[in-house]
Formats: sequence, structure tokens, C-alpha cells
Amino acid sequence: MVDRGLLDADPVEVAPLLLGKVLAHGGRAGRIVEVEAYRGADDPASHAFRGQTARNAAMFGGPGLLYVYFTYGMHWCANVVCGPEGEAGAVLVRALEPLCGLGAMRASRLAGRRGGAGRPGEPPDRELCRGPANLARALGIDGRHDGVDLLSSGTGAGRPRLLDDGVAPPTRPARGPRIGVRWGAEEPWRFWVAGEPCVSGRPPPD
DNA sequence: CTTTGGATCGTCT
DNA sequence: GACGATCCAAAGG
Repeated sequence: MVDRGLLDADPVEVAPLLLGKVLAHGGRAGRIVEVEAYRGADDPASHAFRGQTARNAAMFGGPGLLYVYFTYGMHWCANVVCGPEGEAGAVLVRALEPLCGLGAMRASRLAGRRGGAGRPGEPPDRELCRGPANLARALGIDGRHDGVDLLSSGTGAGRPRLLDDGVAPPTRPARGPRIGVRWGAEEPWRFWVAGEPCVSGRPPPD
């Protein structure tokens, strides 16, 4: 299990440390390979920029909570809340390397898509958890899990969890501007594991 | 290969 | 009433 103290800091510092950790839920698990940091009142790209609301309340909670939000009328995205309670901050999980339950991941992905029956060519393993909305759907995480504690030691096997299996974060993570934001796009607060094929977006030039 | 637009609805102005 | 921390498929080069 991840130490809660690790998360009780500025999201920009916590984000690269989450690379290598494991996000698990419902018999499925993946290693975090791409994240983005979002801060509070000083970050115009953050949901918490204009203060606390019913939607972003989890962002103001204590470190280790899960913040799940709904967007574009159809997508859920999962964040790890960090920083002290009362202060907004979170790290958006953008991509995972699938580890366990790949069959269930693929089933969730296919169940969620619109239109007719499956087309030829299902998603390859490395695309199962590529992108924030995709990984939430693959793991079965949605609005019901907003505000749950990822670090509580209870026996809920059906509960989302953040695990540390001893794999260290990269000593020199790749780093660049956040994706899909209009304001604050210049801040290099996106971090990923260099060379990792499960990372979303275009393959980095190097 | 790149570009474009549709889907779809909770949240905040 | 407008617009998303997105994704995918279809159309165009």
C-alpha cells in the first residue's frame, strides 16, 4: 500500500512519484505510466480554480482520496487527491500498463462503446488503459467511487486501491505540458515513463 | 498518415 | 444556455 505521507505534498511533486505505483479495482490492475498534476486556486486549468463545489469536493479532501469526475457527457476520469486536507490538489492518472484482469478490461471497454457489434480488431493490450477515460472504464471506476479512500486498509476487494509493489519511479521521468487544457497549458506538469508504449498521445520523438 | 466532427449530459454562469 | 482535464470513426491527402 502506498504511504499516505507520500501524497501529503504539492501535486507537482507527488505526480512523478506516482509513476510505477499500481491502481487496482475489481480484479483488474495496472501500473501508472502517465500522470498530470492539478493544483488549486493558483491553477487556472484545475477544477478547483474557482473554489469548492459539489463536484470537486473530493479535491479538497485529505491525501489518498479518489477524485472521479464526469466530462464530455460520457467519460469518467480518476485522480489521486494529494496535499493537506482543505487544500485542493490532485493528480490525474492518464495511462496504465495493464497488469491483471486484461480480459475484464477489454470486456468493459467493448461494453462501453456505442454503435453496433464489435468491429474486427479489438484494442491491443497496450491500448486498454491508454487515456484517462479509457483507463477508468477499463478498471470499472465511475462516479460511485468519487471520494473513496484509495489507501484504507479494509477488506473491500471491490474497492479501488493504490498499491506499491516495490517498483521505484523512474529517476528521470519524461515531462511536458498538460494535454487538453486551455489555460495553464504552458506548465510542464505532465509526467510519463519514457519509452513506455502505453502512454497516451503521440509517441514522444525520443 | 492527419484532420474533423459527433456523441452526450452534469455543472456552473 | 454553453462548454468540458475525451474518444473514436469517418473523411481527406
